[in-house]
Amino acid sequence: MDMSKTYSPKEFEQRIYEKWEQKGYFKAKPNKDKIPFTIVIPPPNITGQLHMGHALNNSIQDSIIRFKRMQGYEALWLPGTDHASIATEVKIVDQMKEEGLTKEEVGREGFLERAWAWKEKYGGRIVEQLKRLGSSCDWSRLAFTMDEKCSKAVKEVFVNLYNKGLIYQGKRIINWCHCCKTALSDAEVEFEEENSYFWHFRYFVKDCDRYLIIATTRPETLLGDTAVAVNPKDERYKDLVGKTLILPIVGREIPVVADEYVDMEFGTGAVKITPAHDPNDFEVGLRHNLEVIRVMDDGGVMNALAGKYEGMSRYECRKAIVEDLKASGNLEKIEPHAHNVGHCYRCHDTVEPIISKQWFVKMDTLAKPALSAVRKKSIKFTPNRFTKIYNNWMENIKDWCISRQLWWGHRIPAYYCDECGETVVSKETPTACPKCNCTHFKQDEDVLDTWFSSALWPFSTLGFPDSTKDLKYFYPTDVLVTAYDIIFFWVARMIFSGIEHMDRIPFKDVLIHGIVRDSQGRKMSKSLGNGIDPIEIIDEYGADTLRYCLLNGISAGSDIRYSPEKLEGCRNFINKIWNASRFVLLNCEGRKIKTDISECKLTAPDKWIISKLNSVVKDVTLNMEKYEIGLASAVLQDFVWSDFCDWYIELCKPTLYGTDDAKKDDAISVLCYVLTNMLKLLHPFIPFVTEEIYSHIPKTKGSIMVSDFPKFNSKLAYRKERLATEKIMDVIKSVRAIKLETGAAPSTKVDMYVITANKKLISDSAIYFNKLVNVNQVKFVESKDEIGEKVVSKILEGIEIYIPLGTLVDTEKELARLKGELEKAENEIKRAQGKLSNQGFVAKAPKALIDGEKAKVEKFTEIRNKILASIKEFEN
RNA sequence: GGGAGCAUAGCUCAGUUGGGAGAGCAUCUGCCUUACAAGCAGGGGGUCACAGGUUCGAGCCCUGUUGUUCCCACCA
Repeated sequence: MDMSKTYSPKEFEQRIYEKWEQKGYFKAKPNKDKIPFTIVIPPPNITGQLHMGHALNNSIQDSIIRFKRMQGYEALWLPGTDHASIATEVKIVDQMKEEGLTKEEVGREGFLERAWAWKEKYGGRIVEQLKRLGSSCDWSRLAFTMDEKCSKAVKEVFVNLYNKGLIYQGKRIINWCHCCKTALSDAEVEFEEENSYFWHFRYFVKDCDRYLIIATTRPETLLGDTAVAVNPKDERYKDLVGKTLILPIVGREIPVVADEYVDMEFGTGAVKITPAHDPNDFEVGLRHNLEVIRVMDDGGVMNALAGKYEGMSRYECRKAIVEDLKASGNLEKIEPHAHNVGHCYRCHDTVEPIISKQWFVKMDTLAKPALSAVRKKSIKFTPNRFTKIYNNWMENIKDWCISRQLWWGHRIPAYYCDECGETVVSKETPTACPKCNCTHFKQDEDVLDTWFSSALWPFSTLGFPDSTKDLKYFYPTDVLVTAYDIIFFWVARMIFSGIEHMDRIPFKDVLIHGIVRDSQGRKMSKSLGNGIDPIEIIDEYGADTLRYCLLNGISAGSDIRYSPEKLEGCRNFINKIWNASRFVLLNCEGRKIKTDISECKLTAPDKWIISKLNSVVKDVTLNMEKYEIGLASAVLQDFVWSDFCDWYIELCKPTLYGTDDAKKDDAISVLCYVLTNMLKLLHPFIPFVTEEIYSHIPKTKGSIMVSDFPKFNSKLAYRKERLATEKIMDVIKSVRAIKLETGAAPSTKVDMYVITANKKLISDSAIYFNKLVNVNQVKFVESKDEIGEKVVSKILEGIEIYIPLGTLVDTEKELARLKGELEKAENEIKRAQGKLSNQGFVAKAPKALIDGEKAKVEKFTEIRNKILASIKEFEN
């Protein structure tokens, strides 16, 4: 026994992880004798370091993969990192800013060099951090969304989709981030309510004094107006439809058009139409064949078409326009107005809808099978409510803008002929133009949305487009574990991509978890400064404590709160396991330990704990298979702490501290058996400490992480012994209660008089009463009269306990106590009789339930009568 | 505008085929009992948000109300 006296994870966590890695336990390879179980990691961004969200996400995945590995699956957890195109680029630009450099100054190549250097530096950091957490990933397969494998897959997919007509280039309204100078997909825009103004302007009718009042939240777009729209049913404006207006300041003539899109109730019912700067206006423009005038450049600066405002920022221009309109008398009024404004999800700058030529994925044909896969339950969301969220998104999906005006990412495999400008989409640089035979091409400058490559993750990492052994064996993967915030970005796109390119769903289950909040329920964020660094927690408390803290009691889809108190509670639990194990191991010394407990002579408590353990095996297994990790760990914790530590170990002590060597050998053998199995059950949650303890248990071989997960055995019910042991426990509790209630010290030695028909049960257990609650002697009597002393009593079903406590017995107090007990018993009888006198209940309730109620009446009637007798006696 | 979640002990939360309300923390009482005071033995504390309904029986199912959090849409 060389376990240290206190639980100090620092002493073994790193050593154990290294051993696991060295032994190759994390590695998985196609094995036809085993069933595969695959998880692909949600690749963390190379920009980041481990935060609580990662810690939760990966603790869950690790607990599942370890469980499956022990169950005998060929378990692959495939790790990797994401290049995170825009997020990384933003960071690198910031970094360069500190050096006084811009992207343009370093140039594309110089920039990419920096980006790769960043990847080398920080991509590795997060991997190391995942290892600290205990993640049992197959690191030999570590992937990166921009490595050769993934790049090959990206090109393959792009070309295929293009050839099928599912990728196209077009001039559309997209979301433009002026700060990042790139297009964004709809999913990448976050809306937030902002207090702003509703500016009301007058647009005069040509050659006339009449004017229309329009209301806008973006005055600067006035410069790009090419119409004013009203609702065709709007009586106020009916006569103006078809008339011409003079656009203020600019002086351009624009028509009044009628369009259903206009809401008569909102604003003034007249809408300025700026097709180049608003998605709805763009649609209106198409319907009415309006000119598209874009007045802003890519950096949010007004362009030449903005006339005298050229060179102003959009906000300067806004101010100037309002001033000018005011000066010319065209400003009707300014109203405060709160409205939602889109922001870039990476730099949080205001996003503008703007017309731009971009690449798009056509979504309708891809969405259909992705919807039906979920509808047919080939893919199941846990919890199920996320199905609806997914469906809703997929049903209303618009084409996906995939081109980004960035440098860090997969460059779009489209080439333009130098001569004729023909577009050629191909995996390699084309050799000759199909139209003019020219041999010079320029590749498209843009890169792909970072989510384009992550969408392929479940198969690109396994070898796609090649038909590799890995791909055949491990695909489709089994469960995808992720937080709800990337269902649209990632999960949905993997689903349609997997179906389209692999012709098979990418995973069967999607396990959604929540986010980790602080103790006040707030989101952890940099700006609030309330983030907790998981690595610091691991340093102080160990990875097991952190993992357990994140896993215990969680339920799918729900957020969890992190609090230091909770963490301490978890540390205490692991400490408890540590100490209980030390107890067992200390008592192993010099003993003959039988690994096959069927060779042992089992006591009733032995059978009780074995049967309890067996039930726990069932519960843990069932819950883990349903991904109910929080329930599985809660069941286990209750077993470990209450059943094993508080009861079973205590019940073993009399034997272990006794003199019968054979009994001691058997007792310690059962303890080792239960401990070993318990550790195996705990291993998926707290891998380090279970491995460490396991290595100290005599006769265990190898590593717990590759041992067999315990299996439920229906033969181990031991119903009789289970009930008997619980009876013994009830007696022990009764004696404790008597001492506490009478104020007798727990150490007071007492005699215990018992009236019971089951003398054997009590006499066989005398040693437990003696050692656990200081009962000197158990004396059987037939009637209370035989005792002849003042006693305190507890009446159990079939057992009456009387304890003489001499002067400690306070008549008044005892009487009050007895009356309290009497009331309880009577209430029970009343309740049961009430049910039984209910016609409906007797007629319709299941028989077992009715019998149960009848038994209750009998039991409590007996108890009541005994208590009544005691009361009577005291009153005399 | 549409949708979803949550509302259970002082706090944080469990509680699915509907059959007598649970845990941890906190609190109070008693214990340094030879694994563990990061502990042990006990106690108190809940009209399960509110109002109806279904049922012999509802924390659980249905309807509505209130409060709260979130997601989607983006009415200029």
